[in-house]
This record gives sequence, structure tokens and C-alpha cells, in this order.
Amino acid sequence: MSQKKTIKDVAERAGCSIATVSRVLNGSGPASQEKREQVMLAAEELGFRFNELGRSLQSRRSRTIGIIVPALTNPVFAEAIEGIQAAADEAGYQILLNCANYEQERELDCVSTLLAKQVDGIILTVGDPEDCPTLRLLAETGIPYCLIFNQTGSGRHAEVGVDNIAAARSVGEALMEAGHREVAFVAVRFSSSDRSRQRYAGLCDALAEAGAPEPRLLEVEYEPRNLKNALAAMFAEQPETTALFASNDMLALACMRALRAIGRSVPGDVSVIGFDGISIGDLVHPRLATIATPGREMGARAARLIIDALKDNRKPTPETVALPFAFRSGESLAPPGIGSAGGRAVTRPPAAFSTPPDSNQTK
Amino acid sequence: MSQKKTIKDVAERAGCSIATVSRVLNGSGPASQEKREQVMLAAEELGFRFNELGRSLQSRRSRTIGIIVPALTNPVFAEAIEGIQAAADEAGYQILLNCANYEQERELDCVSTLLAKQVDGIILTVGDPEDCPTLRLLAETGIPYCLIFNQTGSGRHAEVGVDNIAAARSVGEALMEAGHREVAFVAVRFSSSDRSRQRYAGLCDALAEAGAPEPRLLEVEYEPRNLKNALAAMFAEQPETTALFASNDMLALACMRALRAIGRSVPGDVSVIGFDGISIGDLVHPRLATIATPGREMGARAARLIIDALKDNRKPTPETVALPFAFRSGESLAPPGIGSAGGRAVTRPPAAFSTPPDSNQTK
DNA sequence: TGATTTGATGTAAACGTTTCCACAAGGGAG
DNA sequence: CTCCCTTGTGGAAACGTTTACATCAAATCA
Repeated sequence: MSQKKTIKDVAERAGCSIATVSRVLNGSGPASQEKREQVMLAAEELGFRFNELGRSLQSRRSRTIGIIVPALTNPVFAEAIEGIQAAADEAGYQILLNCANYEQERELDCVSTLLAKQVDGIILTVGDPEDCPTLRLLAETGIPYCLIFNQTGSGRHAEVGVDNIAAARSVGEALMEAGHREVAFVAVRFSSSDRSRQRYAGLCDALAEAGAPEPRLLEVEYEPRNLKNALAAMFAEQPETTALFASNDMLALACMRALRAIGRSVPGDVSVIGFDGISIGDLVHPRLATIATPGREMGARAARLIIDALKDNRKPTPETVALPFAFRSGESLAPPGIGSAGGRAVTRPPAAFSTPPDSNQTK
Repeated sequence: MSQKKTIKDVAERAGCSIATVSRVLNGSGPASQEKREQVMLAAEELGFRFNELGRSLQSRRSRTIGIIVPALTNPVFAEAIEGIQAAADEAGYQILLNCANYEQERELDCVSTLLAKQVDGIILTVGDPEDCPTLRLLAETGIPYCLIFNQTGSGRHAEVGVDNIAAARSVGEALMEAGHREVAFVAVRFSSSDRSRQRYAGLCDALAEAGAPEPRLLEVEYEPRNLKNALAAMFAEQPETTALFASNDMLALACMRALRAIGRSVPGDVSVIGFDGISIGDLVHPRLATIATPGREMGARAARLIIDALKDNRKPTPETVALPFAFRSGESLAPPGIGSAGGRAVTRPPAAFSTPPDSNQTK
């Protein structure tokens, strides 16, 4: 309907120059009471709003921050984005969102597009920050950026996350304390995810320290059938395994489901621990034991890091901000060997889903 | 590092005018083979990328779509956004994301900001589309927009969603078929959410048709303690209730948790049905019976609607696209009256969480 | 009273593009 | 040999802002 009104229209209606309009509306220069009122009125009547495109072009500031995450369907990213959005909004920034679908090439494309859109800064999570073309491009262009979830500790990037190794170590300790010895680590995209590797390393640390055997490493697909088969195969080969540490909560939940499907109860037969602390983990039964991480806070912190840097026209200092994590106990972790019957929290799988473990060995 | 390169720098290096550079790089006009090569080379060497701000200003097209959702932490929105993002990306559009936190005033602010940023279109979900200032503003400005999840059927907006009433009716039918009669509808923000109201209406329809008593309506807070108390109070007053229909999956999961906490098993004592079909519902135990809706597809569809309209410079036709839904059975729904002991799927609550129903009546 | 400051305003350049227009050179048709 | 049409090219205006600068009147100072 109403054509877009520009500062020119306002000027015309107020009977003054566009410079005056700009000064009045931005409060950026002197203006007589009279003009001030005329301009205000004209702007009001026309329903005028500044065109931020023109503004950004002129000021070389778009007041926009780009985000690149692997996916939105993992609530941990959704949470972080909410945090970013909230902090950005507070500072008058908008958010340009991109999903890289866990593909390195897409990450690069996204950065490229965001740069073209002249974002003032970028917050991102990459698959693997070591030797990463995306990060190289970012460094080259000199745009302020901040990693979240990734944690290189290299001193080359601004990054906010949790200490994955320490956190995973505390998972290992909890497992040891509960009396587990034979543990398996389950991950999706293990080789291409620094976080998975760090978490595995932390687990190994803790087990080694306790004199327990090295944890088994199980790299799986997210696809339910696959997961079920992989777990069945593992338990057929190593039935002594009593606990699973999944590289993230979503996977942990999927594992719990797969375990039920192959007739193993949680935590009766197998304990399961996740990582991230998504709120849903607290809703399910048995409650998921996990590492609670401050997802929202991570996002907000990263956003503020960038915005503060922008304020005094510099890049964020390339330091590692390690936010606190906490081991969150849950019914999915219990002492081993209590079987389906005992334990504080037992989930009996419905008969329909109980399949003898070896009938599913495809691998 | 490298200052931002502009088309001017390229022109200079290629020894031609900026008009030629533009023509070559956009393939938008004639150019000799020689110039073409020089320009390409220069652009390559300088690592030139167009500044989309300048472009957008000139073309009056920002190739950006704004999104406003109530929140990101409900996976149903995250899914939809992924759908939008995918479709937008395919068409070369970027996404400007805003969360309105279920506040009407914020919705309005967000639209305002998005308009200032000159987005080409807006995809949004509002709390209540009837008599909504946000939608009025949108209509006034004449910007292409499309509702998702909301479904007014008024013919005044482009909207893509599912037929909430029909879907809820099929929930009611499933409940009746399983033998339930005394049903309660649980909702957060019932009075301010059209979707909640529609779902309640659909449920009422189905129950009325089956000659069952009108369902009880329970408006709750999301906060866990509150939910628990509210449910306890309801069961104390109306112990004959055998099934809960929650207005969305997240709430359904929270209800299941609260029910466990007050010592009622699902589905042994109470059946629970959700709405949305978020993938996590399929991971938990008992699996959540729900209405599966195509969240991703809804997003993608809305995005394409807008983008197609943009292509031929019009607004999307104000029609209601009703995407298919399906009732998804799950173990959380079973015939009534089987008690904690029987049934296909029973979750026994841990002793620690079993609280006698009336010890929690706060209301 | 004259010089100088102050305040209010307008003009125009700049931000990085696209595109209309003018112009020159070359080639074919008459 | 004109004339006209193509093809290649550059100049410059436009998109909507901000802001440095110029202008001018009124107010202040000595």
C-alpha cells in the first residue's frame, strides 16, 4: 500500500532539508524547536521509518550479526541461538541465521554469504576447528568472530564453550564411582567433530586414572535402525559393557530407545550418560544423567563479546572463555549389575520391542 | 586485514569503468572477451565480493526474509525454521530471525525492525491472529507475509499450517476408540493462543459426537512445580479422569513427568496425547502418542510461497494451505482402567517421586 | 560599534551498487 | 560512400542515508 516513505518525503512535508530531518530524528545536531516539531509531526503522519539499508551503507555498520550452526534440531543450538538473539536484541542488533548441516563446504559458503551481507560479526560452531578453511577465511577478512561450543584453546580464536575434556572426565568419574568398569563411548561423526574427540579423551583420562580398561569407541549413524544394529552388535561382542557415554544428549536419548528395542533396560542392564543438559533430558524417564551446560548463556556471552568489541572498533580478544558445567545426575545412571529387576529406576521395555540381542546383528 | 574491496578497486585494476565490471560480473551486458578476462582476473586477485548492501539499496530487494517465532526452544519452531532456511537458501535468500517470547508487543517490535531492515517478506507465528495489531501493521505496509502454525481460515492472510480442529478431533476419536470418556485438555496460555483454542474445540467436537462428557480444561504454567500441583489438584477433584490431551508435545512430556511425580503411571493410570509430532516424542518411553505435523515442510512451503510471490512482484495469495497431519500412536495412549500393573507399556515411577496426590494441592 | 562566536539551516559528497544514456568504432546494406 | 545497426564502453544518476562544510542571522564580547 503506502509507498515506502523516505527522509526526502519527510523533509518535503516538514518544509526543510533532509539534513535537518536527519539531525532531528537522530538527535545528532542542533535544530530549532519549531523545525523539530514540524519534522516530528511529518514523520509521524507519514509513518516514516529509516531505511536501515541506506544507513548501513553509509555508516559501514549493518548492526547485524551472522550465525552459523550445524543444525537447529539439536535443542542445544536452539538454546544458544535464543541466547544470542536476546543479547543482540538488547544491543539493537539483528541476527542472520544459517545452518551448515554439518558440512564443511556449507560452512564456507555461509561465511561467504554473510560477509557479502556485511554482517558486523559472526558467531559460529564448526565441525572441526583444526585446519579449518572457514576459520582461515574469517581470519583473513579480519571480521570479528567468535566460536561457540568449539573449544580449541589455541589462543587463535575468541571462543566460548565449556571444557569438554574436564566435563567428560567428570562423567568418567561418575561412572567409576557408580562402579562401572566396562564403558563404551558412542558418537556420531566422531572423526569430524572436535567436541566428540575431546569428550572421548576426557573419558579415557578418567578411566585410565581409575585403572579401568580403555573405553570402547562406537561411531554410529543417527538413523534409528543403524543405531540399534550397532548397539546390538557391540553387546553381542562385548556383553560385559555396563555403561554408555553418548557424545550428546540427543544421541543419548536415541541410545536409550535403541537399548529398549534390543531388550536391555536402562539403567538396569546398561547406564547411559549424555552431554549438553538439554531440558528435555530432565523430562524423560529415566531422567538422563548428563553434563549440564549453559547453552543460552554461551550464546549470550558470545554475542556480547562481539558487540563489545564492535563498540570500540576492534576484534574480540582471541581467548577461550570456559563457562561452568555441572554433572547432572539422573536415573539413567545406576550401579552396574543390578539387572532389570532392581535399581532405583527401571524401565521395562514393552514386549513388542524386546528383540533378542543377537537377532539384530547385521554387522 | 584486507580492506573491503569494492567494484571501484576492481575497475581500477582491470583498467575499465565500474559499469563494465558490473556488467561482466553480473553477465548483465555486453563486454569484449578481453575486458571480460581482465575483470575476472582483477576480481579474483582482489578477492572481490559484491557488497549486498549497495546492491539491495539500488535494487530495492534485500533478498532477505524475516522470521518471527514465539520461541526457539520448542523444537517444532526449530524444525520449521530449518525448513524455511533450506528453502530460502535454495533461492538465494537469507534469513533474519527474531523471537517474540510469546509477547504481543514484542511481535510488533520485531515486525517494525524487520521492516526497517527492508526484508522482502516475513514469515511469522503470532500468539493470536484475531484482532492482532501485528497483522494489521503487516497488511498496512503491504509487505508479503505468511503465517505458519496459525490458521485463521479467514481468507485474509496467506497461511500454512495444519487443520488444528480436524487434527484434535482425530485425537478425540482415538481417545474414544481406546475407551476413554473422562478427558482433560491441558494448555499453556490457552486464552492467548488460537492454536490451543482450536485444538480444544476439535477435542470437544469429537467427544460430543461420541456422547462423552465435555473435556475438562486445565490452563497451566510451564513451570514444573506449578504443573505438578495443577495436575494433582485436578486429579484430587476429578479422579475419574483417565486421559490428558496436551496442547503440544513439550507440554505433554512435561505432563508425563508431572504425572510420574504425583504417582500416576502413563498409560496405566492416565493416557497422554500430545500435538506436533516432534521427533523426541518418538525417542522417549513410553512413546508419545501425538499428531504428527510436517514442521519442516510448513516452513519450506511458507518460504516458497513468499519467494514465488516475490518473483512476480506480488503478494502471496491470502489462502489457507492446510498440510496433512497424521495421528501417531504411541505407548502413552492405552485403554483406561488397566492400572499400574497391566497394559502394554507401563512406567513405574521411582518411589522417591511418588507423592500422594492430595499432598500437593496448593490451589 | 565592530569583531567574533553561536546556532540553525541547507548543499553536496560519500557509502557501493545498477542501469540509462551517450558515444565511438566497425560492419553490412543500399 | 552514406546510413544505420550492432557492439563495446564510460559517464552519471539513482537508491536512502549521514555528515563535513558553507552560509547566514542573531547574539555576545571588548
